[in-house]
Amino acid sequence: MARVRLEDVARHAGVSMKTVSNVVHDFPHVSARMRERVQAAINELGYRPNAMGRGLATGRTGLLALALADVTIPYFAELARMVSTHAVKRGYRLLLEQTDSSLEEERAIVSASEAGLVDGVIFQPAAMSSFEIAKHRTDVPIVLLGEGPAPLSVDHVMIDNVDAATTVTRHLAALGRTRIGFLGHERGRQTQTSKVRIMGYQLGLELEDLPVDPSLLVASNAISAAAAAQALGAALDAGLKIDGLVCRDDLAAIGALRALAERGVSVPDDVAVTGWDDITMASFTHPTLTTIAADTTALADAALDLLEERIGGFEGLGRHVIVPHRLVVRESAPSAG
Amino acid sequence: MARVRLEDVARHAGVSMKTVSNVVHDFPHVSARMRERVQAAINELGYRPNAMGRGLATGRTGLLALALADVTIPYFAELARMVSTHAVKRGYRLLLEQTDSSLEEERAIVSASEAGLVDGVIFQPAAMSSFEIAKHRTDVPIVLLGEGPAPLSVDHVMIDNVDAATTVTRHLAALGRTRIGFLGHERGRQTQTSKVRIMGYQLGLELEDLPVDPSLLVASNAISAAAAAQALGAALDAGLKIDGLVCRDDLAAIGALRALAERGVSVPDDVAVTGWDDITMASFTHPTLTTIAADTTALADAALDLLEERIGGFEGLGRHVIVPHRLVVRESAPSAG
DNA sequence: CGGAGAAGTTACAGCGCTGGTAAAACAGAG
DNA sequence: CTCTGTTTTACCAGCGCTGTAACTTCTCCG
Repeated sequence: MARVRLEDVARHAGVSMKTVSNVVHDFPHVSARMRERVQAAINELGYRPNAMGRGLATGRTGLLALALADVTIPYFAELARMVSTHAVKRGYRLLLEQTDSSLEEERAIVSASEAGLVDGVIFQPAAMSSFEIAKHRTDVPIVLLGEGPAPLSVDHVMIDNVDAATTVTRHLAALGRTRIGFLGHERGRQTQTSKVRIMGYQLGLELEDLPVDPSLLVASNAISAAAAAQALGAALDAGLKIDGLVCRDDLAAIGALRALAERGVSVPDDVAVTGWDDITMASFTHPTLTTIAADTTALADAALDLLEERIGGFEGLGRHVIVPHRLVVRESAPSAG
Repeated sequence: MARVRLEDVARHAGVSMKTVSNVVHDFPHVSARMRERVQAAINELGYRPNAMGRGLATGRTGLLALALADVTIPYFAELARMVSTHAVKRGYRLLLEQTDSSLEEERAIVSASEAGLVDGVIFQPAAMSSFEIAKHRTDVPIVLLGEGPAPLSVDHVMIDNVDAATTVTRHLAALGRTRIGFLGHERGRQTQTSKVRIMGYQLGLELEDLPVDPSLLVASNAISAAAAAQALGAALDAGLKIDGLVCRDDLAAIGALRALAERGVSVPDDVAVTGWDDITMASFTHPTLTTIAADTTALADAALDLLEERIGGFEGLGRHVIVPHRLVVRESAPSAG
C-alpha cells in the first residue's frame, strides 16, 4: 500500500497529470470517455490527493482555526459545534485552539507564528485588549467574536450585551424584586464580557429606579459553577440580602442555584435567578433557568461570511455585526403576573 | 507586508536557505554569530515559516484529528479539552471532526479521502462496526477510543465498562435497592457503549441475586437529558416501579433527576440514581450525582502515546489499553450505612 | 608548521500538486 | 480537401521548505 501520487495515476491511465487533476476536481472540458478512464485508474490504485501538495500549490488549506478559552465551558462547546458544522458546509475544517483566557496564548493565536496553515481565524478573546490585538495581528484573515474590544480594522460579531443585560434586569424588577444582585464577574481585572453585562445590569436598575449598590456585585474566582457557588455562598453567609440575581452566565447561575439550595433559600420565591447563554443544561437545572439566548446559528454564519470575504481578498475596514438574542423565560425567574 | 520567504531571509542575511532553516529550528552546528545574524534578518523582515512548505518537505503536518459524535455532549467536550491540551504539549494541534454518530460521517473519517493533512487520527466510533472500520481504513495512523469494536490491527483505549457498570449496580444493591432500572440506551440498534454497560449492569444484578427484568430497561431516543427525561417520565407514568436507576451517562441521569422531581419522587430516598462520566455538571445537579469517572488524563495520554508510536513507524498489531476508572459517590446514591 | 578531524555552511534535488499556456485534436464551413 | 475556430490535453514552472551530501573553514595535536 505504498503512497500513490498524481503522477502514478497519470502514468497508469496514460494521460497527463493535469488531466488527472482536472478529473479529481471535476473541472469542465474533460470528455466523458477521458473522465471515465482516469477515474478507473484512480480507483484501481486507490489514489488519495495529498492535501499538502495542493495546499502549497493553491495557497489555501481549507482549514480555519477557532480559538476560544475552553471547550468544556458549555457555551463554547455549543459555539464550537455551530462553527464546525457551518464551516464544514462551506468546505472548511476546523482547528480547535484553547487559550484558557491566557494573554500569552491569545497573543500566539493572533500573531500566528506559522503562516499558511489556516486560511482564517475565528477568535473569541478574553484577555487581549483592542490595542494588543491590533499590535500583534498579522495578515491572516481574522474575525473576532464576543463583546471584547475590536480594533477598527478587524471584523467583529456579537450580540448587544448591554441591551440583553438590561432586559434581564428589568425582567427581575417586573417580578417586584428590588434587591437585585449580579454574580459571576471576575475578581480584579474583568473581561469585557463581564464589564458590558454589568453595565447593562446597572442601566436596567436605573431605568427601574432601583438603587445601584456595589455590595450587590458578587465576583467569582473562575468561570465555573463551583467558583460561583462558593462566591455566592460566602456572600450570603456574610449577610448579603437579595431577592433577585442576574448571573454573568449559566454556569454562574447553576452555581447560584446550588448555593441557594444548600441554604434553604427558595428559587424563585425568595430569590429569582437568571443565567446567560441558554446552554442545554439550562432546561434541566432545578428549577430550570431563565436565561439570555444568543442566536448562535446566526453568529456562526455571520462570522463565516465575514471571514470568507476576507479570505476572498476583501480588505476594507472592520465590519461589526450584531446578532439577535432573546430572553428565554423558565422557572428560575418566571414571567410577572 | 508582502509574504516573506525563507529565501528572502537568506538573501537578506547573506547566507544559504538551509542555514536559515537551521536557525529557525534551533538546530545544533550553527555558530552563535551566524545565529544572531540570521535571527536579526528574520526579525527585520518579519519572517513566518510556511507550514505547508515544511509539511510537504517533511511529510508531517503536526496536526491530529479528533473525531467524535458531538462536542456539546459534555463528556466529549472534556475529552476534546484533554486531548487538545496534551496534544499541544507534544507539539501537535487538533482538528475537530464531528460525526453526529452517523455511519456516513464515520466512514469518511476512517477512509480519509485526503492524505497528508493530518499525521494521525483519534476516533471515538459510535456507529461503525469493527468490520467496517477494518474495511474502510487507510494507512493513516489511528487510535480508537471508547468501548466500541476495534479490528485486531488497530490500537484502542478504553475503560473496563463491564466492571464499572457492575460496580455501580452493586453500589445501588448495597443501599438495599432491589428494583434497579437502567436508563438511556438507544431504542433499536444500540451503540457498543450501551451494550457493554447493560452487560455489566446485568452481571451486577446477578451477583447480588437480584432478578434481571427486561421491563426495567428504559431506552431513550437520543443521548440527551431531554430525551432521557421524556423516556423515564413515560415509563414511570406507565407504571414502572423502581428504587434504583443506573444511567448510561450523566446526561441521562440529569434527565432522570428532572423526570423524578417533576413527579415528586425523592432522590435518593425513593429512587437512588447513578450517572456515568463525571462531567463537571455532576457536582451541581440537585441532588449531586453519584457517577463513574474515567481517568480522562490517562486516556488522552495513552491515546497520544499509541498514536505517536504509530506515527513514528510502529506497525505491529493493535494494542488495547485499559485506563482506570472509579466510582464517585455523591448525593444521588450515597454510601450504604 | 602541516595535516587530520571536527565544526560550520552551502548547493541542490525534490516533497505533490496546480495555473497558465502551448500544442494537439477535432469539427464545421467553404 | 483545406482552413479556421473550438475543444481537449500536455507541458512546464513553481508553491516554500528540508534532507543529503559535499564543501569550506577552524581547531588542535604531533
